Amino acid sequence: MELEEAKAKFIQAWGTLGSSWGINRTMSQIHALLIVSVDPLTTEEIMDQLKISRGNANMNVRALMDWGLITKELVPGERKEYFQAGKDIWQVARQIAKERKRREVEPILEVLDQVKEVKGTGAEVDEFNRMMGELEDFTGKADTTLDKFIRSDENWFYKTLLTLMK
Amino acid sequence: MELEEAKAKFIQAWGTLGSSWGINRTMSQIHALLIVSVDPLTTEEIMDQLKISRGNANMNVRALMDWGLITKELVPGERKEYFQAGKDIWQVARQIAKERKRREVEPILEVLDQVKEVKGTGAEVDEFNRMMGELEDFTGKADTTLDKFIRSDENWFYKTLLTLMK
DNA sequence: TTAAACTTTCAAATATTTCTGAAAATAAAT
DNA sequence: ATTTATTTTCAGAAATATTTGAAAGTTTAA
Repeated sequence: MELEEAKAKFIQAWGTLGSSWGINRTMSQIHALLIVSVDPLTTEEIMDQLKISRGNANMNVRALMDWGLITKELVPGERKEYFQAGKDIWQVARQIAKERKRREVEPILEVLDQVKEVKGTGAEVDEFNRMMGELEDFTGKADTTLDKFIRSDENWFYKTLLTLMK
Repeated sequence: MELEEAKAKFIQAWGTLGSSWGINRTMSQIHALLIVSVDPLTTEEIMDQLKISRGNANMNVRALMDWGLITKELVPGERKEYFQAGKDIWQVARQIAKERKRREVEPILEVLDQVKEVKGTGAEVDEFNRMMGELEDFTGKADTTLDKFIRSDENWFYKTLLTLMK
């Protein structure tokens, strides 16, 4: 397979994966494009390569910066802004875990906390409280594990995986 | 908080969580509704409680059955179908992990396999191959870990978490 | 200054996803 | 066989999400 074909295939697949995880397609594609680019790219180059408008490129590049997945590189003597993706895949995974935890796990923990201990008696109430308790327990454990992963270095995680897989 | 208010809050929160993970809101809400219902519900009851149409209810109940998250219960002497959610939260998590692995992790592994070993030389090609290699390594590890989790019993996972959290 | 290069914004257009409701299909009872 | 109960389907409607592109904003250079 030729390089250009392989790149296109990867960008396309990454975009699809992103959208099935609630991340918009273009954002994932820009990320993929920057991951496979040796040098940083300008907004113009991103627009050209992905055939998208300036507004779209700008908006998604900013979203990627918010997620901490790409950085703005200032090339001396150049006015244009260049963008570069973090290339360490473990760091990328940790960064994504961090953002999703903050945006999604934490809100559900808050709700579970709020609905805990419903007034009244009866099977319905008992069942509800038991279920919410289990869910909070589970979600809390997931949260703690994510924290550990987010703080970990690659080596720690690798060792842990070896343990898990033994 | 009253039971009905708490249920509504949970159903709403679960729906929102679902949609940020690429699962449609109604599907998540039906799942939540069945999780907090002591007894199985009919399509009619689901429609009433969530204020949704028959078509919508039917389609999402089937999707939940495809995911293995709810089952059809046949009540003797009744013609209507009743639906019930699995109440063991670890089992629910394992089932979701299983489906998402099949639908999302496996396709990306296939693509990574396809784009591996691009022809040609130069920094671009080397960088691309290195990056795809890292990604495949990472994704493969995630895949293996998911497998382990899917096959695990609650007790195994609980013990592992304790180890991770020590 | 003024002009040129570049970035950001946002209202409207487009695309995608989800939902409705009535009709068709199926299954059970009479 | 006919009626009644229930489920499924699916075309069109509605709701959401994404994208465009042109205008406004900003920064740097001359």
